[in-house]
Amino acid sequence: MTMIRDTAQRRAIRKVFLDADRPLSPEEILTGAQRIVPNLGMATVYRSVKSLVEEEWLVAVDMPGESQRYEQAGKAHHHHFNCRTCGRVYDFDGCPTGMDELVPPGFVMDDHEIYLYGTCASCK
Amino acid sequence: MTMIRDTAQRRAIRKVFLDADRPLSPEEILTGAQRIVPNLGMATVYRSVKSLVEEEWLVAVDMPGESQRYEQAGKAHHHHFNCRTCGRVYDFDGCPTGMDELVPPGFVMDDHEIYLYGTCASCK
DNA sequence: ATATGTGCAAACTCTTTGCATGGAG
DNA sequence: CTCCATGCAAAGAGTTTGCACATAT
Repeated sequence: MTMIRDTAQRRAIRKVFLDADRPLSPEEILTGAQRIVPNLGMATVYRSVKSLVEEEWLVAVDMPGESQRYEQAGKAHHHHFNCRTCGRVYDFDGCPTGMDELVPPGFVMDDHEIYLYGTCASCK
Repeated sequence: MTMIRDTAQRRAIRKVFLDADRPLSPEEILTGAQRIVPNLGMATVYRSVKSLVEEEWLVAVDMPGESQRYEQAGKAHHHHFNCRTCGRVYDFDGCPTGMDELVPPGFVMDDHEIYLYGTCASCK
């Protein structure tokens, strides 16, 4: 059985997520974790993220037109707000209504994604 | 002024879009256009798509977690349905309601994107 | 002591660009 | 007969993998 070791690099990466509490890009993870473990490399970010996803501590967040982000697993169903000014992505709860009526005839919908765009509170 | 030439390659690429009437990936464009101009290369697809976007004959469609697609410009506001079985993307008209209430306090929304997932009529 | 994790560099994939040739005007 | 467009191959950007060394257990 695979034993997962508790290393300084992984502690740093987990801390970055705990502090941010929003979906982070690989670049944001690297920058944040390097403030704790300076010579951490991008390969370690990708490998640690991969194992944290397998452990179900993180989940991947697909954003339109940008690279994949990751956030802590176990949150209630939610969607994402993208700030055009700072590029950060935030969670928000709730869904709009009336999506069933939008599905083309003969199609079957089993899921949806909502992305809102604009300006976040700290950039306003 | 830049003169745009009417070549067999660009005619083929435009025909692929006219026949499909849905957002196409670079790979789908290449495969479709090669049925008309067999030794067409991917570089030409990217360059032609770029100029068709500049001419405003195409617009880019950003999909979560996959590469950029393109569709004909000038359509009314709409969103996209992604078939999990065949991977094709289709347009649908209309929007859900109640999105304003979802915006976090202090944030300002200026746009939205909706993606529906499921099975299309031809895969059902 | 042993096997997993890390850093570096090379490999890969997708997209873009340089250059010589081809073809539209 | 001019230039723009094309095909090929090389160059970039982002992500993944191989390998030798470091380190958690």
